[in-house]
Amino acid sequence: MARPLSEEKREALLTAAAELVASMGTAAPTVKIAKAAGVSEGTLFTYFASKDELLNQLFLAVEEDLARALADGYPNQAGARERSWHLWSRFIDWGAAHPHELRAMRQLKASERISEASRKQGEALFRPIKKLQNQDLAEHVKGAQGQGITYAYAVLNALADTTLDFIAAHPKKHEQYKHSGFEVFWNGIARTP
Amino acid sequence: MARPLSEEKREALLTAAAELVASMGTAAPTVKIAKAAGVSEGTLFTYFASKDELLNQLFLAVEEDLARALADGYPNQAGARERSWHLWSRFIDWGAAHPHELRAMRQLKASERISEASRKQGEALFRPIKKLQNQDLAEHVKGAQGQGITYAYAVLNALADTTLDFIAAHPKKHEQYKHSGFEVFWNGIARTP
Amino acid sequence: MARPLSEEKREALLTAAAELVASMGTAAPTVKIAKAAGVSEGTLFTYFASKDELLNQLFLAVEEDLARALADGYPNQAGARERSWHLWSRFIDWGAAHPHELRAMRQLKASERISEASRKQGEALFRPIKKLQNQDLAEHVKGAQGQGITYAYAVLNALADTTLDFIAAHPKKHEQYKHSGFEVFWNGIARTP
Amino acid sequence: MARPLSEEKREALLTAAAELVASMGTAAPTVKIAKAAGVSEGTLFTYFASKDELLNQLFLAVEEDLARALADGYPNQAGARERSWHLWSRFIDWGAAHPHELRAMRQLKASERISEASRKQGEALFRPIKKLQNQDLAEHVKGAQGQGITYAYAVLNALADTTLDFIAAHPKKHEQYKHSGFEVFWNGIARTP
DNA sequence: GATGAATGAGAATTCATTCAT
DNA sequence: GATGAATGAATTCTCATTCAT
Repeated sequence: MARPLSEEKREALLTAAAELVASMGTAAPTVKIAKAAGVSEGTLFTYFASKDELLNQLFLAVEEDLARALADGYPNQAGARERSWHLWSRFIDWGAAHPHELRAMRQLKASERISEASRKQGEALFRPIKKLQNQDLAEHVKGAQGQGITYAYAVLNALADTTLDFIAAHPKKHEQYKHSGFEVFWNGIARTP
Repeated sequence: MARPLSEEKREALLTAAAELVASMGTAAPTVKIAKAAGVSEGTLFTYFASKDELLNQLFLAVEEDLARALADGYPNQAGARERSWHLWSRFIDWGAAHPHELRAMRQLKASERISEASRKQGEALFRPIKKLQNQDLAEHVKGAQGQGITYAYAVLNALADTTLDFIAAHPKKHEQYKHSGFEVFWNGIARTP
Repeated sequence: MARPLSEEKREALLTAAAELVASMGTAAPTVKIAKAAGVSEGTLFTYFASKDELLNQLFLAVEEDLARALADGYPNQAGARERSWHLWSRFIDWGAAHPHELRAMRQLKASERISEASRKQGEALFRPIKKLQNQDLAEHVKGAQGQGITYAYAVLNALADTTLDFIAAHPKKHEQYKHSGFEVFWNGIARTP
Repeated sequence: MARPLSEEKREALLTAAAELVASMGTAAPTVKIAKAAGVSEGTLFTYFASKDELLNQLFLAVEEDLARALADGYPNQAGARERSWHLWSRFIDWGAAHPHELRAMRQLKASERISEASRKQGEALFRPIKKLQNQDLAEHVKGAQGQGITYAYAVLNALADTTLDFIAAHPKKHEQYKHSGFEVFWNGIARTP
């Protein structure tokens, strides 16, 4: 058997892609990505059949990583607030620790190059988490029936993004912003203001 | 000057650019933009020296339009909540009425092609509005000192974006989402939950 | 109105393509074709949307030229032999005068890149000529019923190709080979040998 | 030499190459050929130093096979017509039985990738056959002196190709076309029509 | 010897920008 | 000023060939 496909190289390519897509968007050229990963352009195409496949795999890899980070250590026994705090806290910490992945994910979500199938797969990754939160927020959130929970979840995402932007600008205030952000979320969506 | 540049064509180009950037991102080709505006490819470059200039001008034009929409009819005499509601309401209505501009703006904000200078100019457009809100929120918002107000402002933006996504998906619930979104904002940033 | 598309350049491109396809087959690179035509590679694509379109148009242009050469001066009043001689003679003279077009046509016919539609169009160009020959050969050719005529026509083509190869190798014997070839054809397909 | 090169693999590669060159021309990629032969890409290059060598060897192998088919069972004692019929008949049967080889051979002949040396070698393979036919046709063919015989031989080839195309289209008429074709040849080249 | 991953030189095509008309 | 043809650099992807395993 010849040289096996190296998981290391695959990851290097995904990491390089995250970095470049974060800054240049999906227009980041494959040569640059390959060079940044320390391989030749041709090699990129032995790991990913096309640029679109690379982008879609990157999208899924990042979403998977985030989903894992959120789920990890989830305090099942705790109360709703504490559990929501867990999700929020993990999201913020993950985003601060993976700025390229975060920004790449945003770019990819907004891009036409991510297929419907990938989006569906991505959503599926977060379904368990959403389910947990569903229970958490059932009594806390306004209009928990109908779109309420989904909206609350979108709000959490939007607030996390905003909060992460502030943390990126002032890394020293990481904890402070993390707490403020959560307060906004928790109070904002509360049934009784 | 034999024939002056036609303001009409300039606007047609910006409108076409908004539409195409909204759907294709900054990769939208200049030919398509020109054709969509009903002019020839070359003409685009007599109105804008380069594609980057077009994008930057589009960015500023849209921000200006939004800033004007927010400021228009601002109820100076009213109380803090009512004035905040005004801003929120205008933002939501503007976004729902100008979906292309809204999405183009998001794409442009996330793109490397908008220069630092343009971003600064864009911010300047919103400075008066921020100042007004500054007063409004001074007593309402948590941590009004320090970054508090700026953060609140960013939160408003993020929530508005999220709310607009939901309105885009369910246009009939426009008013309902508009109100829910504001509640989240107002309660979220309140000093005392 | 800007510079109009130049028929001259279009023809230069087709001529260059004929030359290069003759020697390299359809693998002839577009850069080479463009350079040989004295234009830049980009220009090739303003005249032909794709390489395939260029090849198909070349195919049709050559077939059209040949069809015209065959039809031109056809002696309607003459007898079958004389009329057949006319077609043969024209074919040989055309092929000897347009060696690149001849060889390009052969390459293209054998290539997958010529669409079914182009082949149909090509055949249509020769339909009038075939019809004339149909009458000519009706009494002369063996098995004039059934596939007979079509086969005779294919034989004429094959013999012409062979004859042209010999003429290419010995241009001075042009007339001699032309006459021998026709004899082979005429005697070969004769009803009574 | 630990393991000798396997003749089996070499043949599998040539067979696969014939098939793919028949359908795709010389642009057929080496990976596809290797896979079709059931070996890995690298292996192809231990059997053939380069793609060009593979193509040239394929050309020679096919010509050799055809030459052998023509020579086999040649009726030395028979008359000129019968002996010519033998060659013709063998050619047609071989071509109908080996369509890939036939079409690959045509593609290769028209390609620049077959070296002058290979073409010479190919011709040499047919020299004995040509010599036999030389005698056969000496009195039958027109202009047997000079290029006459060579031309007659080329005519035989051209007619065989044409006939094989018709047989490919109507396999049931194999015998019928085979006979018609020979008539054309024999009568066509006859000294006295 | 066999395998198939790695390489990088092309290949076709797109596109911002220039410039003849 | 308006037009759109002309340009060539940049882009994605393919493929013959090499070489580590």
